[in-house]
Amino acid sequence: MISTDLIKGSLKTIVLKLLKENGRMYGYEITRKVEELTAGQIKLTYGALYPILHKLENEGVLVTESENYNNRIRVYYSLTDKGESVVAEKVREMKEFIESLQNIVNPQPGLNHA
Amino acid sequence: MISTDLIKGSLKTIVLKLLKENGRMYGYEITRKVEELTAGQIKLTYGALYPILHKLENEGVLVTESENYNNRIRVYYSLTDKGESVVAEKVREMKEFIESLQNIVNPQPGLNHA
DNA sequence: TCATATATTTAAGTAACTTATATATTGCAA
DNA sequence: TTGCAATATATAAGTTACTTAAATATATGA
Repeated sequence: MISTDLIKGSLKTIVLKLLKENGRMYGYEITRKVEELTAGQIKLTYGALYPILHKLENEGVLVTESENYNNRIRVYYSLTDKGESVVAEKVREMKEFIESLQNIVNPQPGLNHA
Repeated sequence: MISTDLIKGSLKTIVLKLLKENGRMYGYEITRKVEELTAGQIKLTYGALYPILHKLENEGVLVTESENYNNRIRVYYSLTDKGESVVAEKVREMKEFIESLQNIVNPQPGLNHA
């Protein structure tokens, strides 16, 4: 498992990117998808996920549709137009972040920045 | 610039990895090296850096040597034996983290995990 | 009958940061 | 010679994105 400190700041971006890739999803589905994609390395707790979803809905980034499945409520979330542009920006930022981290953990010895 | 939320949890690992690569360094030097390696994307503020260094010293991960240069105090930090193994573990974790993030932002459509 | 999986919600607590402030020297430009 | 930028370290106060924990409810297989 990866320490929660490391993962913390990236949860919102992860949720948004999954919604972009998969269209509408419900909360429980999102947690399982994250585990699947990261081979169990990243786990989204419900205490983190649902507040994130509610906040993004309040901000107009997501919209919900509640449906009934097997007598259980499912709240499906999907991106608004605003959400689409928010995702694009967040993903761009994350790619820059990944690149920066790679420059740290895999420094190129030949490349002298002096 | 990358949002501070994203960067937050990785600062300690970044500091430790730089010390591993460069041997002993002083605080101010570390902040500049991070900016250089990340093309200005990641900035280590002093309010973050010095508490991190002090804490790592208290934990026996780092040791200090204070020297005088141009009438300014420089506190050089370097890894202890314990520090070396801490870095190894932290870097391993960060590589897993990067890999997980890449699986999110660059999903492989052909690869079906169902 | 009981544990596990499914499904959502929210309150309370933690800690890694940011922001701001303090202090002091060197060196360059106007 | 005045004043700003760069160099160098330190720490107190505040923020916030999380974690942990507790609550609620149904379906399903052993």
